[in-house]
Amino acid sequence: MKKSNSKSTKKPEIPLTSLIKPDLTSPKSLKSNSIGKEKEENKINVIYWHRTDLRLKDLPALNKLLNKNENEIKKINNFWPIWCFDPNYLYKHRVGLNRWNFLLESINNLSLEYKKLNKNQKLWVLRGKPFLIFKKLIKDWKITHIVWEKDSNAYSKIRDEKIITLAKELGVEIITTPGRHLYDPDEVIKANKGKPTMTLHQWQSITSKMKDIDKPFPAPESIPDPGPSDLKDHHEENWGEYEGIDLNADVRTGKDTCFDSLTGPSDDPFSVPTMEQLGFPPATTTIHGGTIEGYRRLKLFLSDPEKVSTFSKPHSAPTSLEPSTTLLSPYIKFGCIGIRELWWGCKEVVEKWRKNGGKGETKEPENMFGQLQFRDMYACAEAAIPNFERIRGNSICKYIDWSLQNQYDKNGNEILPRPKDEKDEQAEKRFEAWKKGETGFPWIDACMRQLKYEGWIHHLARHSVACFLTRGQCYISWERGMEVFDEWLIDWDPASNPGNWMWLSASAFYSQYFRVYGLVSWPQKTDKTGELVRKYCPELKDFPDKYIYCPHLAPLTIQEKSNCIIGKNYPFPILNEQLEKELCISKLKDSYKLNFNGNHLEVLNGNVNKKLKELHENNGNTHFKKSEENEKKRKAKGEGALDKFIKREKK
DNA sequence: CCGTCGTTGAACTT
DNA sequence: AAGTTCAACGACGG
Repeated sequence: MKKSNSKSTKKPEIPLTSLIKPDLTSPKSLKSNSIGKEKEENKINVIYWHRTDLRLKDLPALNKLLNKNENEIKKINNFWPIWCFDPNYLYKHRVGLNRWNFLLESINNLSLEYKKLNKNQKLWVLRGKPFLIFKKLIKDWKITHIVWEKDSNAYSKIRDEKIITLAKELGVEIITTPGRHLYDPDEVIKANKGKPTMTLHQWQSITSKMKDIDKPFPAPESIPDPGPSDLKDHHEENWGEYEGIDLNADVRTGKDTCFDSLTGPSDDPFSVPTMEQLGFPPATTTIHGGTIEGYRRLKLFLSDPEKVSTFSKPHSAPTSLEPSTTLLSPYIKFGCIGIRELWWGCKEVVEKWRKNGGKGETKEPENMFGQLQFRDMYACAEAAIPNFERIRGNSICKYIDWSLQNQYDKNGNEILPRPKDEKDEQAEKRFEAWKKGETGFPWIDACMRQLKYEGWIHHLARHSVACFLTRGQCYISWERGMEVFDEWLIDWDPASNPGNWMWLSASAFYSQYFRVYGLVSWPQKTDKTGELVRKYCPELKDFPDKYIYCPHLAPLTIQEKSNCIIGKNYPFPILNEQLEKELCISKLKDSYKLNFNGNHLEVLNGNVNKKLKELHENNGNTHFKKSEENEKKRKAKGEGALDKFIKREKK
């Protein structure tokens, strides 16, 4: 900190025109309205708050600041790019080791990128609640402008609104620009009369009337110096009151223990913490963060015109050891790469491919563009719908009487952490087995173990495990699965994750609940040898291909030969796939018939389960009997999964 | 009200 | 390998 202070006194005053190449697509600059006090007004102290954009290229918010400055103010006096570890956020989301690691690598990398442009610069890392931090920084660093990329996520909106109010009170200007998505979700919702976009087609028809997606914004060529950056640590300090709240009380009293200081270690203030400093063991993932790595992967993808042009998500293999997709999602999630660079990069490549007579070009929705549009569609749904990440109070989420749903007190407040459901011991057991990767279904177990180990699984593998947990077999609330993905996925996204869980559980977006992924037949479509299972469930690695997805059907002699006894070295399946599937479908049918969404009065009252139980009893008993009869018939005929596989093999 | 369509199923037929 | 049927929902456009 001392170093940068002494250097900042000899600050070269960089004209802003040299900071960035002119960009014709960017908004016109505002006119000056402060001619009288020009000299004073012309000097501005700026914080750029990085949240969803850990890169230096294609930053619309930075571009807006610099363009605006060109005419209005001329010079940035001091400039601090910051990152803020927000304990509220970290408590809300149980961020797992691999995502932590990816984040730390990404902010580290961004800090180095700043240093490359200005050796006095870095990413200034702070630890604490953003509102409190800004209250302090605005005063101590004499901040006049705060810049950030707009975030329409529910939590971010509340957090940012508080800071916008504070800034208004203190006369600080906030410059915020959308940039995280192809289109600003709030604008799309406005164009859709306040309603969420519930189908891709709907999203497309609305955005087709809006102006085209921005071209990528250029990177700055240089970065101004920071100012004197001394900040007293906040342990014992009283930060005063705001709205009657003692601002620093949580830290002083030790209630807020997420980070023990505002600026980090005293010998290296504002530094990026290491996993070790945070008390974490090393991450297990082989996927590494950073804008350099992100652009390397983007370039690699774009260098293969055939792959880009014929990309088809539904036909990519979830079973392969090497990812069959781009693996760009974590870099998009953390903003290590710009979404406009990916979009226009692909457009350019596909156009060239088409001109050169390339064959087999794919179209939306399964192609690359469709995938990015789906991401936007979920963001637009999330931004428009309160309680998007839960069932209760969610207006688009079909109510289904899942086991292990969120629990609420009499006032409708969620009880956290969720108490174990003693009455539903079977569901708790199924959930634990699913999470641990010990269901006895190798395909599910391999996916769940890969998810925990790598922080990433193929999109279709996510479908498979999500379908199994919810509408397929286990009949467990998607809220539970969503939480596990929140903890383990590196590329976790606040809109896509709940959105996809609702999709896969047929709670919203998708309704064909009778289409259930087979636990044996489905992975066999893309890999009969089970290489993913052999890697992540090594106890099964010696089984012949025939039994790799259904080892419990192997005769004991083969189990012995394969050095793995089912029920001893690997679990026997926790449930009967076909029977549970039929039960689930019949129950889903009842819920669809009732047709209550999460915001229905009977759901809020807690009366809905009684109603559904009645339906299950009236219709369900016959369904149940039917299912059991079917099961008996299957057994009599010997139509297990293995028999089907053998039949197919003979062909 | 009806017909069509919907990113990614499974089993069967040709 | 590609097409059909199964059983059947909701959004959307007419």
